[in-house]
Amino acid sequence: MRLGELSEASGISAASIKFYLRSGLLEAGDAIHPTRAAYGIRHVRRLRLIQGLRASIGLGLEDIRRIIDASAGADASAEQRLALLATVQSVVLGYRGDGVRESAAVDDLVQVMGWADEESGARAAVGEHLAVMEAAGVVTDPAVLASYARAADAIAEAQLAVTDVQESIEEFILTAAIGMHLHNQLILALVALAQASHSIRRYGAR
Amino acid sequence: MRLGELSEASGISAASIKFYLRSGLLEAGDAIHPTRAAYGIRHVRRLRLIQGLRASIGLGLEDIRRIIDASAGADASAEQRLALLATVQSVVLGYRGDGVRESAAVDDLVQVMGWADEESGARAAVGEHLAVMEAAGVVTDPAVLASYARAADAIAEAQLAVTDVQESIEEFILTAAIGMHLHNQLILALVALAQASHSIRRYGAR
DNA sequence: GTTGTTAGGATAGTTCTACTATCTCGTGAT
DNA sequence: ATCACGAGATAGTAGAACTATCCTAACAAC
Repeated sequence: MRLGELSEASGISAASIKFYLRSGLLEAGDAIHPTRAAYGIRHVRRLRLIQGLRASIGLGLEDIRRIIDASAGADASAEQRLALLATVQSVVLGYRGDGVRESAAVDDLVQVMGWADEESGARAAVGEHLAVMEAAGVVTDPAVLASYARAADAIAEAQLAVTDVQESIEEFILTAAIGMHLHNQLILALVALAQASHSIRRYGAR
Repeated sequence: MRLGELSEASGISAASIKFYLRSGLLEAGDAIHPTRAAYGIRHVRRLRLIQGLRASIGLGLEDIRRIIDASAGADASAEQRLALLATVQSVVLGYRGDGVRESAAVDDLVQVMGWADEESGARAAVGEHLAVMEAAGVVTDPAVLASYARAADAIAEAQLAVTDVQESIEEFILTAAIGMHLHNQLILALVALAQASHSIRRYGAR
């Protein structure tokens, strides 16, 4: 496959493909000779991944690069894919893993939910987030937190189910990232709906 | 207060304030004479709102303008503020209110949750979102959906509690928008944590 | 009353992101 | 022989959100 054909196969303009090549998001094709290179199915898959992460989730190229870099050494094993999933999550959620903060609220939550009691980036993120919310004066009573946790548990389970499906690593990432994003958006829509209902309950018709 | 003082009071550069004035995000001060204008506390509040929506939530100026426009005619009454809250929500969640789709799943959900059975933008959004997820091949079984709904209900309740606090309309918007955003981020962080736990449970230490 | 620093208003320039277009050169196919 | 096409490099574009510059008027100090 030459660049023009790759462009047709992926639906991405040749100019953009060149741009991705320059940016290092797409590896160069096998150079047949100085002015000709051959591209394969992995290039098409990579382009679909880039395009999907951009169009469906709105990730920037820097974030996409982070995910691609993490996927570089991963094989099809469950452990590797889960590690990759963690990376995807941290990118989609925008964590940059700065400070680790202890939190009694998080400890309680982990206990109550029966989650594995282990130090992780996610745990630090939750603790940090609660601190930010407290600082911002946003109330989070334990009952609400528990409710969130149950929803989160359900989402996590749904995500892990997807993990078992055997696909190319690119399809795996895309499925996981889009699933994550859609679940998130769904929750937000439900909150809006719940809020509309509560408003009507409280104050009659809007 | 003159422009320079407004800049100092708000911590926003005079050049940016001028930009906001040109953009129509900030109303002009009272013109004392051709080359001098006076600004008041409402200008400071408006700037804080703009800055807060941008810095804390990452909203674009167009979105901020939508919220500000909606707040223009609102008084301090509960009904007005709830309507305003709905606008803030639609902007933060990125709804543009296109097509209304009927959905049996949403009807069931509303029934089960005991939510007010009324047509709303949010209800259409949920239905539409479920359709998108189905189209994308993302699984959403009823149990997961119910779990989300309970979490959403809790969030909605927490948000409404904030509604009762009497503040300036700008502070009200900022509190609501930031609260909304933080609750959302919190859920995402919890999902990450839950997923990490499930991974550990399933595959041992990472 | 003159001079000089500053406010206000308008216009143009900058930075960042993600491309897109152009230009050149070397081939390979006709 | 020629001619279009691929590869590489460089420059241009568009939108968003500022930022800098310029000009004029006027208040403030001397």
